[in-house]
Amino acid sequence: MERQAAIMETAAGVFARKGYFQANVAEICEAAGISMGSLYKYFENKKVLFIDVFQFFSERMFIDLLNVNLSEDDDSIYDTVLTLLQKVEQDKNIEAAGNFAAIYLDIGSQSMNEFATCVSRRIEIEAKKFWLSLIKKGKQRGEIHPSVDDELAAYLIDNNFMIFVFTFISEHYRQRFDGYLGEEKEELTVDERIQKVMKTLRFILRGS
Amino acid sequence: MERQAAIMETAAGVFARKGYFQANVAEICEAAGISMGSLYKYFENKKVLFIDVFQFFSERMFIDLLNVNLSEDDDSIYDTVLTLLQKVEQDKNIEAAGNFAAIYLDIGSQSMNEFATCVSRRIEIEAKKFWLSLIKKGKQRGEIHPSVDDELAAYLIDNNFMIFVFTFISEHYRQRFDGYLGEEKEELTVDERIQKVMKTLRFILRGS
Amino acid sequence: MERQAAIMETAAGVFARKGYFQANVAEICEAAGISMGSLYKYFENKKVLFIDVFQFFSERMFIDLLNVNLSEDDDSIYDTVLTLLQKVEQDKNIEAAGNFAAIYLDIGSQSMNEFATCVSRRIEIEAKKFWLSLIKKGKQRGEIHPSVDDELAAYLIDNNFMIFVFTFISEHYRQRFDGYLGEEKEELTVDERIQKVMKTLRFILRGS
Amino acid sequence: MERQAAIMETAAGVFARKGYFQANVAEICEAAGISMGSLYKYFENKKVLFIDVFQFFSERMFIDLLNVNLSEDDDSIYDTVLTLLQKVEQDKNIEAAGNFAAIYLDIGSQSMNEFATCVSRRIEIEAKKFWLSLIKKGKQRGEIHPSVDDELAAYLIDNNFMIFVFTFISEHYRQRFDGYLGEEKEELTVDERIQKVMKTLRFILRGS
DNA sequence: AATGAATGAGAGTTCATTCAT
DNA sequence: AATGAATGAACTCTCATTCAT
Repeated sequence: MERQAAIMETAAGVFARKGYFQANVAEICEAAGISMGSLYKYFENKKVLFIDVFQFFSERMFIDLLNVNLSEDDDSIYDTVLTLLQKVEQDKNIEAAGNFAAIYLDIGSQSMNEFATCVSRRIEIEAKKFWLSLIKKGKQRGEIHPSVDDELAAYLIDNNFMIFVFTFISEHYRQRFDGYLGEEKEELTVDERIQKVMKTLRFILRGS
Repeated sequence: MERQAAIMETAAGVFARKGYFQANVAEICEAAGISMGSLYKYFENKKVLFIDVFQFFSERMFIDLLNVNLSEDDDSIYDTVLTLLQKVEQDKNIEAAGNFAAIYLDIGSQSMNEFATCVSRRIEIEAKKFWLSLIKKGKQRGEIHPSVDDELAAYLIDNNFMIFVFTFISEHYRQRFDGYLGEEKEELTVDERIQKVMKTLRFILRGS
Repeated sequence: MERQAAIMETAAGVFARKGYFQANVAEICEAAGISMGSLYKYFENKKVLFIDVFQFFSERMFIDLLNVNLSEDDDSIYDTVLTLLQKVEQDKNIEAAGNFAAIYLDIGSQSMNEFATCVSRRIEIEAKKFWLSLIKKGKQRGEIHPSVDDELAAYLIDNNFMIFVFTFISEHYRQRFDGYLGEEKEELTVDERIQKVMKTLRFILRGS
Repeated sequence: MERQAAIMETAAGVFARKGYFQANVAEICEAAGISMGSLYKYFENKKVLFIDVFQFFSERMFIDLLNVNLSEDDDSIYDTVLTLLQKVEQDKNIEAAGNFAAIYLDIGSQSMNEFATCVSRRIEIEAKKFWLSLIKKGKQRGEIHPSVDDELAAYLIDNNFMIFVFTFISEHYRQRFDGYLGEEKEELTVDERIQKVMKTLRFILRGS
């Protein structure tokens, strides 16, 4: 079991760096310090390995989200989001998180459609739940305007959060973000990007 | 010249359906009704073909945007956006547009980072210009609240527009969209999605 | 290890027969009774295979030279050379030797210049050492005129020896040899050619 | 007719630089400023082109040799050879000569055996005649020891001359020459190599 | 006569998967 | 259980030759 997890950890790194089709089974095996035969003992084939990796990290990301939620109960919801944004960069889980984000991004492309159906949407469901509970809290505290539709807000927060995450992974998303919000600067710093995301969310949610 | 364009048209379809790495030069040639040797007369290699396809369609999409802008000067900006959203589905250029969108989506993944730098950002620059002019018009007409930051608004419109486009292409984006905004329904119709996007934009841009 | 050597042995034959550029990886694999994939497990690419083959046979040829040197210590140096010349034809290693000679010849052409720098010159250094030791012995025994410059003699012996070797491989060198030394005959026998080489060396080394 | 010659001139350069198998018909056409169709009007195929090029230059080289012979009648034969050696470097025909030498060298490899039979040996016959006439003159003048066998001498002169020529073309021959005769130097200059060849010939021919 | 776009077989190389050890 | 050498089809790209214009 432990070995299976270790392989998935390693595989996640390779899938994240190279993408599913460019990732190379031999490379995963070498990085994981196992033989090809072994890999195929644990995972039926490359596709199954990929799906398992995705599910495995979905689980972990979900746990991370809950931890933030519970432990920082006294903060304003904007502080919670800020903490999450900063975590994306600073957290010691950054590698796992970054890998997962890259894989998550990859799944979005059309060539990965066949995976979309295999992969459980639990991550999305939990994320939605998380944002909704945050919005509820925000409304109770008067940090979000009462007229704001909860689901729409959750959707917009998630969009902005994920696009921020993607700037760490994808040159394309980085250029697009800075192009729209960079105010003529060549390239924003991570802190500047975080400020932009916060400003965007405050604007959307009519925070005080 | 004409043949080069025809090849790019065909190649766009294959790249869109399969993604860059899964797309297969032989298949492109067969679909285009040419020999392998011919393809390499027109395009140095697969990578160059891909970049050329992207540039070629960037140009076309940009022209389409301008046409909408000019011809529908009397509409409210929300009607203009609605028209654009409907165009995404109904336009007789739907195949080309869909292909381009799929390719654009693909470029976002980390494994395509090397392309991000090769590919001109003209499409993004023009899109931004277009949204900004729309926002200006909207503000003049009182359709957008004056406190709304122009660039931020442009960014949010573009995000929502692109994500809508991606629902046509990517199972992942479709599920995510419906999951957030689908109100417990299994799957939204395209018209319902359009309504959701319009509602989102109105919410964002009206201000309080 | 053993398989690697077997592949090199086979590859040497193909390279020798066809030359580097005409030699075909698939053919080498078939001749060696392995799959294409296997070949690339052992050798990075065609070029590396070629260089490895060259180095491998350089080593062997060098060992052969030393064996002759040591085991035939009592002969006149002319007998030693004669033995070597006869060995070129009769030795049971003739195939390997012939292959190596053909490859060595191929390396001389301009289109192979990029290999000249990759390939270790050990074979030449050792050959030179060998001829020099032979010349020293010859001088001690009075078989070579004392006025003869050692390095020049080594160079001339090597030239004549190699050109003789090339007559087995190259139609061009055969015609050229017989054209110059064949005394109007259509074609010399191998023995006649050996006599010619020996006569040449005796002429060169005796001095006046 | 003139165009045919111009094509051959250009083709010679390409064949010389790349070798027969690496030379590329399209490149030859481009360099010659003609279309592929034209080339195949003048020459049946690549092989025929190569053979024609070889024959054409054989002719020219032969004429060059005769010119030297006739025009420098008063010199010692060693001066004649020295002039020839210097010509190899200095002559304004150097490009043509260099190209021919490279092609001549290429024909020596086993992979070109099929050409050896197609190609007329006239160049060799004429070269032999030339060297023999030079030797005859040398003997008459007492510049060559009377005991020297004419044909053997011609053969040795030709060998040494050709190997000198090859040092201009082939990295392999250059390294081999310098390795034997370079006296520990890293690399000889052309003049030093010429001195070495002259010393070698004087030694062989017992010149005064 | 001259063109050069088109051909298509064949080149070198890769890699997910298997299976004898 | 674990190995990793072996597979071979599939990949991208090349190029001598042809032929409609």
